[in-house]
Amino acid sequence: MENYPILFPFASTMPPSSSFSSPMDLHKKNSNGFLGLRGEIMDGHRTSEVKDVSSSGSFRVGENEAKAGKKKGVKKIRNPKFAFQTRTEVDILDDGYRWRKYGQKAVKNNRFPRSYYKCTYQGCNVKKQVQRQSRDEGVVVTTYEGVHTHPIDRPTDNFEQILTQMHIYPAPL
DNA sequence: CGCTTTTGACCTGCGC
DNA sequence: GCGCAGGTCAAAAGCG
Repeated sequence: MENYPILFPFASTMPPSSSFSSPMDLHKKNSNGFLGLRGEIMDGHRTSEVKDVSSSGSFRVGENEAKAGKKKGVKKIRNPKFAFQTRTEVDILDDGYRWRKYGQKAVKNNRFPRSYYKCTYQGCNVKKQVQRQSRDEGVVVTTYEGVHTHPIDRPTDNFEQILTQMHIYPAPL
């Protein structure tokens, strides 16, 4: 698999379409804008594109349905998921939340491994994974899964601006 | 001392 | 049914 359903070379002329009923709304409720993302512009983060990825085709914009079922009920559906590319030198984008790395996997077609992070806030099951493009090491793809239901750990400011510049897609997947 | 990172193993889903 | 790829967990180590 080399096709990244979340990546797009260029946003180009993407009709904004007022159908912004995507996970964006969920994030909005956070009054923080997106997921309340925030961060420090290290060396000039440039958001390229954003794409909403609500699981595989059939999904549900519900919440964490995937319980802590370990051996029995297999998680079927995921949480609202969306990803975006960021032009940065660093892999870690400080969005203001506290993440704990819980895994790292090497991905096919990618020289760089993918890192898995989980929000450490109690009760917050938001996950995110960061992956670097082997084609463009300057591009980092961050995928968020779930919605934060708690305030940010740090003050936000400019990251929100970046989010504003991002292009959200209605999730064609 | 507590928390985060690291790394390998294990599990599940999907494709062939 | 088997193999591959992706995703998660867990134990140990390192750092602040």
